[in-house]
Amino acid sequence: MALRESGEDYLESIYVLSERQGIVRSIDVAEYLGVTKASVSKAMATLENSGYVEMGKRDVHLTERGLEVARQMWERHCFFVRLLEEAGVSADVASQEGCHMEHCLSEESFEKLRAMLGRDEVTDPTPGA
Amino acid sequence: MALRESGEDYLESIYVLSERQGIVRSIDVAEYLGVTKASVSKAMATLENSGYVEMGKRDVHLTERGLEVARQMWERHCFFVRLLEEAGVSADVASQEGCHMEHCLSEESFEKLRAMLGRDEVTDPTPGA
DNA sequence: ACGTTTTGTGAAACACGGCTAACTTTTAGG
DNA sequence: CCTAAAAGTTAGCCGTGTTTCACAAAACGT
Repeated sequence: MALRESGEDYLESIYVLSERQGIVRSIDVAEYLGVTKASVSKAMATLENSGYVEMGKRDVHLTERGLEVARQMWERHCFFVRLLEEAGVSADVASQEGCHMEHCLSEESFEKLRAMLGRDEVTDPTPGA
Repeated sequence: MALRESGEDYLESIYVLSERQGIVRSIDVAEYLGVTKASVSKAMATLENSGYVEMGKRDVHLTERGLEVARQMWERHCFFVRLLEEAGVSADVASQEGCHMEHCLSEESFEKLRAMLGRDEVTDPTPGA
């Protein structure tokens, strides 16, 4: 199955949390995304079926394939947030709205846009959201 | 009820088609958006309830309120398409992907982004998509 | 004016992604 | 240990937005 927007969000949050914490549990993802643990449970099941994550006894981690997507999403997130912030949008609004923009473009288009606009640095997920 | 992404798409397409054709029927919207006429029928019912469109015997047209949204969406559409095309994305991909980007930002953020990046001209809906 | 084709609508179903509630399993404190 | 809290799962529901299929209503050609 193709990855949907929400799936990409889950992968991205697992990536961010694993950079921050090392081990990521479902409950962490739920808190990070502001959804219930039941929703995470469902999502993880389908993401595991599609080969994007693996669920250990008490943790979730990205597969190679999932990591690739997650990093890409994070890259885009940073790009759009940075762009919006430079335009004068407040940090939290930029983060919120960037979250949606990051799903709109194909890999190819995104690279072209970034090449034109610059701003390539990726923020370290470790500190703030 | 608040307008969803799909509602905005319907309004925008009614706007574009009415600029091109004058009179817009459900079937035109269906073809333009690539959905079934049943979908349009349903969508029009809820958009009419919310005061965005009015349905005549054999046409649909935007209310004042609907027109405002539609124009705004079209403006954004043009902005993002233009941006992507300048970045080297092909016209049809740009149009496709711009269709999604146009729903991501608040009015405020969009204006800031446009102020920073320029490219304010709005394309006349009359010719191509 | 009639029948055919086009257009619009209604009902039922599905996918998706969320929720709550109830349950099970794990973890961890005393 | 053993129990209480935390974490995870399962089942069932809801809203949104599609679809298909059957049908109704208009429009149109001859």
